[in-house]
Amino acid sequence: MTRREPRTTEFQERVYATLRNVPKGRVTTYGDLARLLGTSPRAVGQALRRNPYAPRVPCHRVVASDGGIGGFFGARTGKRIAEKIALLRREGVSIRRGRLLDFERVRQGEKIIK
DNA sequence: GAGTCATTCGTTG
DNA sequence: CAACGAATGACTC
Repeated sequence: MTRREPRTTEFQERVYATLRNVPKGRVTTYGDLARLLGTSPRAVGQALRRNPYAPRVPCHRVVASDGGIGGFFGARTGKRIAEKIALLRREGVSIRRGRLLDFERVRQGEKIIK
């Protein structure tokens, strides 16, 4: 209840814009986004974590640089990751044990921007 | 394979 | 204004 305004910062806007450039069935990593945005992967995660555009920003399309599902809300507290995996799987991404099998195959890289 | 350090953004006190 | 936390990444042992 302390939050009333999403306060979308320019930085976040950039992250969402980049993520928005990631087509369905494809994923990207925090590191790549960070590099594209010229910041650190942590900052990207922070921006995604806030995600004022919940379903509009496919945070589930963002995974760790090692091909892991990475974090995701409640990744360490709950097991909501299952939904993320289910979604990615539905897009054509194979996931096994919380890890992307075709990670390199669906990975976008650093040419998405814009 | 596991553990630790480094970097940046956001939020709250 | 200052301090802590966090969806990571990379290096080293």
